[in-house]
Parts: sequence; C-alpha cells; structure tokens
Amino acid sequence: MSASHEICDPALTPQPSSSSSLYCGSLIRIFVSLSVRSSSLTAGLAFPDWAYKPESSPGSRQIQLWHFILELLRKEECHDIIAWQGDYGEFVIKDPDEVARLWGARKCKPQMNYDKLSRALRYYYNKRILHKTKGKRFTYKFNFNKLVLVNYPFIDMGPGGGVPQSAPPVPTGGPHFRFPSTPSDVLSPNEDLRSPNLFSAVARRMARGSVSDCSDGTSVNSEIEEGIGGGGGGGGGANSEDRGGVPRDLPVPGGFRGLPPSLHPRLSHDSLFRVYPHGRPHRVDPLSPFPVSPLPGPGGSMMGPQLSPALPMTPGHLNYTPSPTLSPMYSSHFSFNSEDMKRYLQAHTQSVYNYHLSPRAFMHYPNIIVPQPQRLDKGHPLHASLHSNHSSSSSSSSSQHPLPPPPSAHHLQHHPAPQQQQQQQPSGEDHLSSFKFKLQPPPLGKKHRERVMNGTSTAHSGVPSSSFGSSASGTPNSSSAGGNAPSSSSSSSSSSNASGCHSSAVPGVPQIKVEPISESESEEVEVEGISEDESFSREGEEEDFGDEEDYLDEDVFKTPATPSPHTPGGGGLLDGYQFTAHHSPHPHQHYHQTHSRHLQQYQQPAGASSRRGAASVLASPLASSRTGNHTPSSSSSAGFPVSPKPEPLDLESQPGFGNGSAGGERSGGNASVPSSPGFGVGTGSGGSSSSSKCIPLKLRFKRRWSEDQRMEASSEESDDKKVRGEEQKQETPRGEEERGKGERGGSSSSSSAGKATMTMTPLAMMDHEEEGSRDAESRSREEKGKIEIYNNNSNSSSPDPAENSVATRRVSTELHRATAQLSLENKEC
DNA sequence: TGCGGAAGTA
DNA sequence: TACTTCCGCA
Repeated sequence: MSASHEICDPALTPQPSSSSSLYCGSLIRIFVSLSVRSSSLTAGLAFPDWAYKPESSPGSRQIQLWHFILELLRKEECHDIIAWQGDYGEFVIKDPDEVARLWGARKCKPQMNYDKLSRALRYYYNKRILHKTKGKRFTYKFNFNKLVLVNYPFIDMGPGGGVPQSAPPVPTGGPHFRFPSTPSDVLSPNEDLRSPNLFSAVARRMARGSVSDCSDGTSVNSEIEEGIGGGGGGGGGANSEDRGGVPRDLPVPGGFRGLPPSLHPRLSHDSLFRVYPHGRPHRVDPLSPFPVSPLPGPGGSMMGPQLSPALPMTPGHLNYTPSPTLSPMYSSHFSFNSEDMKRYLQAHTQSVYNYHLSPRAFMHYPNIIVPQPQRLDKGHPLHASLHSNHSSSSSSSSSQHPLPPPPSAHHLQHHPAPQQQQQQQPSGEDHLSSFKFKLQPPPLGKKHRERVMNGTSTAHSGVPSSSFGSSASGTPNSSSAGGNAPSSSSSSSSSSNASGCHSSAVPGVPQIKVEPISESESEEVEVEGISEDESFSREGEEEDFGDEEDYLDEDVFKTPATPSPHTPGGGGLLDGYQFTAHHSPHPHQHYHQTHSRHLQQYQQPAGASSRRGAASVLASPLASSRTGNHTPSSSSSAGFPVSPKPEPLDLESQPGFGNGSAGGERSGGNASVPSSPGFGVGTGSGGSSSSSKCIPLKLRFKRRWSEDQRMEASSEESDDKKVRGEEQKQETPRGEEERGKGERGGSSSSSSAGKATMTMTPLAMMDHEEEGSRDAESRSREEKGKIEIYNNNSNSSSPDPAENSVATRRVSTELHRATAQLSLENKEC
C-alpha cells in the first residue's frame, strides 16, 4: 500500500510549493502537451485535446472523482489499492482508506475518508456514471458510455472535421481491464457498462495517452501490444505480473477481448475502421440532424465517425448517445422530417426494445454492427460481427442470436436498396423476428425502484382521485413511477404490462416477446400508463441526456400501449408516427397532441355537465372498481349510478349496467361507479372479446376520467356550491325513486347523487371510444348534450321531483338509445 | 457496509 | 455543478 501510495502520490497530491491553482494549471499544461504528443505519435489515434474535458482532467481545477478513479485504475502502481476486477468497468477498491486519502490529497481535502468518497461515488449512481456491484465490497462499476459521452459530448464536433480520431479517456483499466468473459456478459441487455471490445486496446491506449501523466514509462505502443496480447490472444499479455490479483486468464471467446492482429490499435483510424464494410465514416450531409448522415455518403460510409474506440460494440455500449434533439451540438442543424423521424422511431423502438439502447446511438452509428460472441468461434470475430446482421435477421431464435444487430442501423439509412425498403415494411416479419426478446428493463436505482413501487402500489391500492389526478397532472412522483420500467421484483406486473400493451399490434415494431398478461396485469398497465403524460413532460426535465434517454426509452416501452385513437389507419402509435409527416421533434408529441385533443373533446361535455351538476357522464376506471378502490371522493359529481330505465335494448340485462353494486363498491362509502361487466373488458362476456383491444382505450379513458375528476373537483368547488343546494333538495326524492327501482347501489353521500345522472361505466365509455369512430363519438357527444339539456331543465327549472323523474327517464332513454347504437357499432370493433 | 437525505461549499 | 460533510437507517 505504501509503495503504491508513494508511486501514486506525486501525481495525486498538490505540489507543496505551489498553490492549488498553479498545480492545476501545470497539470493542465502537462496534459495538453501530452495529449498533443500522443496525437502526434499515434497519427490520429491519439487522444485529441478537445476530447479531454478540462474539468475532468487530473490536474484541472475540479477533477472529478470518476476521473480520479480512472486515473488510479490506469496506474498499475495503484492496483493494489484499486483495480479493475470482474465485469466490464467493474473495479474494486482494495484499500478504501488509501483511495480516499489519495482523493483527499488531490482535492486538498485531508479529511477525506472512504465514507465521504463513497458518498460521492454514490452520487454517480443517479448520474449513471457508476453503480455499485452488489454483493461485492468496495466494488463499483463504471458506465463507460455515460462517462464518455456525457463528459465528451462534442466527441464528433472537434476541429478535426467532427470526426474523432481517438477515444476519450476510456476507463479501460490497463492490463486489468477485461472484456466480457462470457457471451452472457456481452448479451446482458441490462448491462450498460460494457466497455469496448473491438477497440479495447485502442481505447486503452487512448486512455493512457490522454491521462498521460503515467509514471510508468510504458509507451502507448507497449500498451497497445499489451492490449493485443492480452485481448486478442485471450489473456496472453505480458503484463501478467501486474494483475494485482485480478484474474486475467478468464476464458475469452474468440479473441473477443481485443483487437485481432489486423486491427492493431496502432493502426490509423482508417485502418481501424476498415474492419467495417463501409469504410471510414464521414459526415455526408451537413444538414442532417445526425452527426453522421444516414444517407449513404460518397464513400458509402455509414459508420458513425464518432464511433469512438471508447464506445463499445456490444449493444450495451450503445446505451447512451446524446440526443439529436436535445444536444446543443445538433440543435443548430436539426431538421425534423418524417423520414428522419421514422428512422429515429424505428431505431428507437428496436434498440430500446431489444437492448435498452438509445436509438440515438444508432442514429449516430447507423452502420454499427453488433458483434455476436456466439459467432466468434465460427471465425473471425469481426467477420462474425460484420455478418451478424444478416445471420441474425434470418433467425428468430433469440437464444441463438441474443445480439441481433440493431436493424435500426439499416433503418437509418436511406439506401434505396430493396433490402432497405423491405426492412422498412411492417411486414418484415422475418426481419423482426430476431427481436423476440423479453424486455429487461435496466436496473433501477433504489430511488427509482421505490418510486416505481410506490407508483404501482398507489395504482393498486389506489386512491383513484389522487392517483389519477396526479398522474394526469404529471407530478414528479407519478412521473417517476410511471416512467421507469420495473426491475425484476416488480416486473411481473409492470413490465409485462407494458409489453402486453405494446404487443397489441404495432406493425413495424420489433416483435417483443410478450408474455400473456392477466387481467390484473393489464390493469396495472393501465394505471401505469396513466402517468404516461408525465413521461412526456418529464423528458425535458432530466438532468442529462442519459436520464432523458432512459425515460425516453421507457416511453417507448410504453408507447405502443397507447396508440393514438385517431392515428390514421388505426395502426399503432408508431405507425401513426411513421406514416404521418409529423414534424415533431419528439415522437410523443403526436400522441400527446392527439391525446390532448381527445381530452378536450371529452372534457368539454363532461366538464360542462358536471358544472351544472346535471347529467354527468360518469365513469370510473375499471381498475378502480376492480381493485376495490374508492371512486374519487373529491368529485361530487362522481355520483351514484342511476340505473337507466329499462329499455328494450337489453342493455340493462347486461350485468353491471345500471347496477351500482357490481363490484368494488364499498358499503357506506362514496358510491363507487359501478364496474360494468356488461361493458367490461375481460370480465363480462361482452367485453372479453375485445379485451386486448381495449386496453389502450381504457388507458385513454382513464386519463379522461381523471381529467374529469380534476376538473370537476376544481370547478365544482366554485360553481357547484350554489347548485349543490338545489341538487340536494332533489336528491332525496329521486334517490328514493331510484332505490325503488332496486337498481341503486352505493350510499347517498354524494351530492351528485340527485343529479339526473347518466351513469356510464368506464367500460361503456371505453366502448364508446373503442370503435374509434368519430361519428360515434360525435353522436355520443350529441347525446350527452341532449341529456345535459334535459337535465338542465329538470334541475334548474323543475324542482319538482316528478318532473325530474320524467327528465331522468328521458335521459335514460336517450342514453340507452345512444349506448345501444354505439354498442352495435362496437360489435364491429 | 451501503444507502441516501440534507445542508453546505467552492 | 460536483462534490463534502454529516447523519440516520438498513
């Protein structure tokens, strides 16, 4: 320890004779010079000056902890206090106190200790720069992508033509850093800490060159060779002496750990990229929203120029890419067009669905080809990776092709080739078949998990008024809950939900393995989906791209679950986007706008009616009744179900219709809006057949319903106070009348119980929407309007209970007619 | 040992 | 913003 301490100290502790700033400045100069030197020495492979974030450089004013950690990890002399170990980017702090001491020395914080340092490290969890390796003491894991791309967002914006010639300081960890030992390491869709393998040696050299205050005299070349030997050779490097207890001889499939001889990292950048079929990338379209134009350039290059050696070639490595929509580096020339959006969405969907990757990664690296470790043993790893695309697309076995190349890479292209065109066709089943992955959301931080759990539990236990309201209004709580895909613990409900919803026919979207979901699961989906709006609003609030990406991904996870009801063609949301020249910077906007329109359409009559305290179109989410939740009590208009007068339409014969005690109702409490098995989705015979279809509709309806609740709650406070008095006067007689019909369920606590309430179960409402017919909806609104008029008359001008009763019956009659008509139409659905 | 909130700091 | 410091909790 002491030895390493002494070795490390000169670089880690401030010069005693100089102030901190002087020290930092000198170090900066050192770094710059070293960087330049590296650059000159390595002919483009070296770490360019621009790539080194000054704030992160070891000698800079504010070195960041992660950089310091990398610095230590890079130093073989410090490997007895901190070293790479285990999986990608995983390192163990062997001597926490010493590391802390060094960190404190660097930061001039002599009081530093591991507790404080670890706290700082824990802050990286949320930033996703780092995360803890559970079960291993002092073991953490870097998220290379995050680390690199977040801290070097201008990786392709350098003066060198926007083409990075080298990697950022990738935490390759020198000889101790190892690449995936097993295919599963590479294949884990959750893993976002994979380090580059193809460019590992290069990246390592980059890292060393960039942080080249190396006390060791090893040149970058030696390190390259080390990388070659230790990587491609399967651990046969010459640095076995400095393993520092870290096993390096783990089996590595097919030379996956390093560059093959043909890819000696000392080779030029051109040589490096020559391994790709499209040759060296370059920016083709300066107006492209993407750093690399998806359009085939003159050189036919589709390889993202910013495909830094630091970027992993495994899917997980592409987890993060600065958003073309959000990153300032793109904003200046980002143009939204349908083609771009289509490609973006495809990339997004596919990548997210299969690898939890950011589609932006594929936008950036449109030609990226994910190597398939399984195929490495069949030949050259690069060869395998180069051809993995075709092979994987021809197979539907995920086990055989756990790493199908992201088709998005091709989707991003504008190749007029038939193949490309075919891939863009929704009917490309064979192409999509290779994406039958069961979604595995990324592991959540504890905070997020709790939020998810809370959100889920809220949805279950549910205070519908609050949960729905908050969800719709986008409270941070619900946004987190709804946005995050659950981890395994809760995935049984939420993730499958999302999948289930999405599975509902989104042509052109990668086929995700969707497990059958139970009815309750679908309910959970709906509840979660309600917070989808927050996902939208939340996207601009994220602290960095990575988070935004996560949420974006999550949104995409959910997107198919909420197809726009008015999407042309009735297809999935994605279809709507794809086939609509929607100039939206964000794919969700379409849905959002559609949804907003829908909401307005719905809210107008409902809100108006509720404000008048009459003829409220009541509906409660199915989940509310199913889970035995209260109907929101905040809404006085959430009144009791008033049984429509029996009509020859046989509507009432359907269980639940007009029977407020159908389910989930609590005696004595506010009358729950009855669930209506008759109209129910999945519970009644009438609704079961369209169960899967109705899930998104239920979602939509719930949103509207929640909006109604909120509107009613707010509006009634101010408006209904006066009306309420009259209503209450009418309540008793009519309540008696309705009770006389024996249809009534629930208590009489609601002030709106006396309204000439048109009780429509949520499912009935969903049925209204389900047919997706504007005619039906307009008719429904017309009917509502009629009812409203009737009830206005009955309420305001006819305090006579008898008249009200007549009006009520008329309302019911109208309702039944309308409902019957809609029901008939629904049968076509 | 690890987590994360809270307040403070530069 | 990126920690640092402190602390309670598990």
